[in-house]
Amino acid sequence: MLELMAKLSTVAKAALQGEFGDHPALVSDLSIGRATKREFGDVQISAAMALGKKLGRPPRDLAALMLKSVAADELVARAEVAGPGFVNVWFKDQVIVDAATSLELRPIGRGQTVVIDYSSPNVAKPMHIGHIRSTIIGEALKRVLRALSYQVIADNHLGDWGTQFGKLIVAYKRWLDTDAFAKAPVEELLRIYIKYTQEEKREAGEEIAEDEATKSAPPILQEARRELVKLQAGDAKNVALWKTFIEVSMAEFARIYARLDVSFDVTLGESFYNDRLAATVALLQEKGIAVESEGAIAVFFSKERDGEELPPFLVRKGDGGFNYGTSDVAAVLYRVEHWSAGRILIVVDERQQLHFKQLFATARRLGVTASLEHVWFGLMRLPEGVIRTRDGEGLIYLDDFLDEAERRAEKVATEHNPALSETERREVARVVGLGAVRYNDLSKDRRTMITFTWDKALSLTGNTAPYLQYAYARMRSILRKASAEDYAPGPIAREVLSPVERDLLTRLLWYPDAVEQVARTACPHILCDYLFDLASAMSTFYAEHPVLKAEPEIRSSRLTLIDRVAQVLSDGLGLLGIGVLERM
RNA sequence: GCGCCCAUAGCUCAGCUGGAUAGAGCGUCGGCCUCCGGAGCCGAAGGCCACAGGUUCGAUUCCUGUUGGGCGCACCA
Repeated sequence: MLELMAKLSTVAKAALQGEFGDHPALVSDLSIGRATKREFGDVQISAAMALGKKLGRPPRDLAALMLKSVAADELVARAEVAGPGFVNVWFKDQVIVDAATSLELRPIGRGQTVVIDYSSPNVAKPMHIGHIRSTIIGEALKRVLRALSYQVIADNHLGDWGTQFGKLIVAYKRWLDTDAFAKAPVEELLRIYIKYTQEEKREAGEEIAEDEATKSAPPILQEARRELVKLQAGDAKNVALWKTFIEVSMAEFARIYARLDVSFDVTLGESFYNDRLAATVALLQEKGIAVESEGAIAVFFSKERDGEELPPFLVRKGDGGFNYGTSDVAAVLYRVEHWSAGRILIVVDERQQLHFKQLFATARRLGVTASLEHVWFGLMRLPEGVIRTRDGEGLIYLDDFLDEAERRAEKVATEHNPALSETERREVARVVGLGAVRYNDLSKDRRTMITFTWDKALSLTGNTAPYLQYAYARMRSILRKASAEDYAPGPIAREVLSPVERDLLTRLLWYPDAVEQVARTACPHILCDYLFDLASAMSTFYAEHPVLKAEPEIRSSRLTLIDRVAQVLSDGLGLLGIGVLERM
């Protein structure tokens, strides 16, 4: 459809240029898009209204001018001027049929490298439902961009460095239960981390009670800072502990990623950039971008230079230590230099918008020209409030969540299809449960805040992944039966195309547009919407149109139609990381 | 105090770079299994698109303000 629209746009523009010559108003492309309603054709040109004033002619006159050329084009069956100046266009059936038969994604990303930074969990903390959005959105973007021939580097930017490790080392030395650690290491680390947090809070409370004025850091925090300094100085024992924390966490992450069918090309956590931090700060100072302030080193921004006023961005602390701003600058530079990334997507929740504005402004001053995008998403919260790992409140572990998703899917599968074998049922539970979880996150605009409830997150009816998977399974079922009867699919016969079938074919043609929109906007919900519409049209179709019992010519045509729709559905779901099933 | 984000049906959400009569799902009510899978299909009810201005041929969409909510604002990440 994109190619068809481009041709039409050229024809319509030529018609206007024939009348107005190279008028400045005609430099950019004409506004053309999908018809807002089916009775308005396949596509509509809405350029006349905008051009009316600039060209000094009533929009309907301009539309009439375009209509002449457009209607005469070989692709077009019919066209009309409508409303204030729309040109509604219907393509010839054969044009639609041909386009649907040769449908494929365009390799618009060829030769361009995109780095996607996503998931990025903190080491030594278990993955809970709050971590799932970045992981699932990032993975979908990776697949979509790859499908469009972009060279994609999926980078898991682990939180494996920083002050939390000082605290964790203190907690480890004081409270670790070695048996529990041997059995479930990450859970045990969380337990002692929570204990640490409580202890720090308690000591801070005492401090306030004694003397508000000379309040200083609680002793345990001072101890944690000492341990951190030792770790950063390369103290053998603390480094060994730190490595252990990473090791046990990585094993856990690997298991969950396998379960989620998520994979990365590289896992370069914050610690990877450690030995570049000093040089990065030095570079910033050298170029006069960062300056000393109150003992620390920071970047200052102004409206004139950076487009907007921002608070200062700290790249070195007063005690000489570095913070995550520093490693983020180093990461941007590394990605640009090492991979020649032209675009960097960082999938992190909305709370860090200010941080990334500062980071990107700093990178721009360093001469980075790559497109830097903070792909932010709305916070996931519980009805009771925000999820806080530190206090261990309201934590729902990802494993438990996925288990429950599978349990519910299995229950439904058993009710609806008792004929499934044990292994099939388990596979159905896995694919449907995981699909429901993914689709629930991806189908909303990523910027929408999600308040987690089990029933909403794991719904299996209506606009959900199981609905799409079900439509697919139904189509496969028909195709299997056809094959068993030796009914071969044939060319789509435009002579016998019903309006519903033509509509279905036309919807098929918008698939590449939906995928490219996701790539442009980093908003996967656009693809979800598209696929739901497609499946919905398909469901309507097979409820009303017999396939196997139709006349042979119609039957073979419909078999091909079903096959094409099933293919797009399965491909599209695959881009979202959602699987399909032959039976469910 | 400053800044970012959000406000659309009872609930959860779409609404494509401004376009014609604002759409889905859930829930509610009513139909559809002698017919390819009822996780489905068809239909009904349900809206001052938070409020007030502005921009223009046209605003749910863009701008300003107000109200209500979420979040952030140098030595945590």
